[in-house]
Amino acid sequence: MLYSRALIPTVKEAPADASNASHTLLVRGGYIRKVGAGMYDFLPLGLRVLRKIESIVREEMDRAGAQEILMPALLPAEYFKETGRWDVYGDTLFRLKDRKGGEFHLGPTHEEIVTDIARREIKSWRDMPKNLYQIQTKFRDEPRPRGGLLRCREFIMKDAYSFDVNEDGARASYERMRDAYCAVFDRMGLTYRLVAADPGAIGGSTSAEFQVLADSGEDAIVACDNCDYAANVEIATVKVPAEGAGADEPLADRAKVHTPKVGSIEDVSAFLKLPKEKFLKSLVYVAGEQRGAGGAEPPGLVLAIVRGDHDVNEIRLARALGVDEVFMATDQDVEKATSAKTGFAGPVGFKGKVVVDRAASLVKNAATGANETDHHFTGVNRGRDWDGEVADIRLATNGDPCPNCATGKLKTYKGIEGGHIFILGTRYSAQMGATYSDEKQEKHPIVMGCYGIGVSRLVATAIEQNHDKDGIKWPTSIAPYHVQIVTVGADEQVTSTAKKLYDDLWAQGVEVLWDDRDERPGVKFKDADLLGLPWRVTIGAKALANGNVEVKPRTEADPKKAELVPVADAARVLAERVKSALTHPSK
RNA sequence: CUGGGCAUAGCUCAACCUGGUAGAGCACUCGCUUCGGGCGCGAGAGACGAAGGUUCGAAUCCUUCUGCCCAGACCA
Repeated sequence: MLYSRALIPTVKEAPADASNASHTLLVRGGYIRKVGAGMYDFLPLGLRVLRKIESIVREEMDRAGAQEILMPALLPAEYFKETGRWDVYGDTLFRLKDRKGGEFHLGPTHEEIVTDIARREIKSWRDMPKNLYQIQTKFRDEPRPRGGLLRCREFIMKDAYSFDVNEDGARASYERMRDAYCAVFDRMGLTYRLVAADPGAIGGSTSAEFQVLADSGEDAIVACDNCDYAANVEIATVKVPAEGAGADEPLADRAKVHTPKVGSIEDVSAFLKLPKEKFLKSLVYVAGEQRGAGGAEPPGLVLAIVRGDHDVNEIRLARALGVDEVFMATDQDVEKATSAKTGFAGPVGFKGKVVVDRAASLVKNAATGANETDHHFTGVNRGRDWDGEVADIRLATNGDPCPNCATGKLKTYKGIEGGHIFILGTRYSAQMGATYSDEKQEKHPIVMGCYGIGVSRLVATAIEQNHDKDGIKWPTSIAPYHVQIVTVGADEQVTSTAKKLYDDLWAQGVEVLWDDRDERPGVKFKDADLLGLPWRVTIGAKALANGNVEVKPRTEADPKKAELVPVADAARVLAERVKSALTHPSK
């Protein structure tokens, strides 16, 4: 492609609404443009990246024995009504009516629709296993779209669905998809962790997320530094401590301390000169469904206690309480429940349910809020001064012992969810009557699995992991082009050398963008760094005088450092490097 | 949806508080000049989100609407 003929509208300034690297660089590099909140144009370069990712996904899905289909994005309401998700999905569903008043929606995911295919077309145990996938535009009216392509209302997803006769078969399908996903993420050159996850609203028994590691990620995960244990902190298990440190410490007397205007654990810890582990962090939660004003009963307030250096795992807290969800109480509720300003809650004398984490339950002579503004207690002991239901309700954190192996410690990472795989079981098939006949003509619901990859999200994710201050550093496998030729000046020899290299490279299957614009060299170099193609070839009179061109990988940080390659070898050398990078993606 | 904020040229911003008819940089057009890291000079074209109100007069004050951003619940 000739740059002068291409639409690559690069801009110098970061867009005002961009808050992360991938968003900024995609817009600055002319890859995407915003159309509305969570809706983007893919300009030519952006589409090329998207297509590259799609074909990697397609190849690995096909290799794993899945077959591609395409279901409509516009769907009649009846299917979601059949499983109840018409109501459950709430405002996230884009709903619309046709001219006759019939109810429709845009597909956020396609379990119901594919299950409908299955119940019509899969009748016998002989018909399975099957795996169907599609790469399609999905619509979700996200509460808050953000991060450019990271969270959109319209996005491209690969969703696959497996159909098996029993749990064992479903597990085999699940594992085949897991391996295919690993291949996809490996080929994209991404650093990721496969982590145990919460199946959440999709449902099912087993699920795992492919978390691409990135500091800008919104998901917290923990991984063992010794074994392969890794999990989203939401569900990470915590090794139960046998006893708290200083168990033989004599019980101190409880004392009330005046702690003016120091509400946070950090502040009080510094004020009282006590380590954070000696604190009982006390948080007021509202248990259960609270939304929808005018509920018959006031929501129940619960005090959750964790050690001062720990955080509450809200999913575990909800499970311990036997409710679907918990919410942080509002400041007003906290003040009502504790008769103190926020920051001074504590279990001593708290009127209401108290749930205490196992680690916190072992702290002796603890410090905690006194339920009185500007006051804390010290020397607080469970059993003597207060009590509560003991449960595992804290988040796993950096340095915790691994729950899976003897010696490992957990490390925390931030990640972006790039893929999620589930064993669904019979949740959809049973509800929708997708059954098959076994050898004895007995009917059973089909056992399903579902598997998603956020294709358009991965475009942004790859950048989050591969960029510097000057621009993108594409992994070769998903770069819009492999090589950018930058011609400096336009004398006849420069141009003819570039033309020949350009043709030779394309002839060898190397995708080339030739910056043939009548621009100053500085402009071209800046744009090349911004666009982030893996190799740059500079052709200018200087090196050409000695029969050379300059080759520089985008990963080389030093702008002046380039390798001199004889003109005659350039095409071959570059073709070899591109092929090698495609076969062995580096991380 | 809850809580904050924003909306002025293609982009990034100023003028608004204290009403008097809009200014810069980048980008764009033309000319000159220059050519190895977003050169330099000159000339030009180009904008107050929408509706209503107050006023002699509104980008500026008020109301409503729309859109967008940030923090939260959600998720590929």
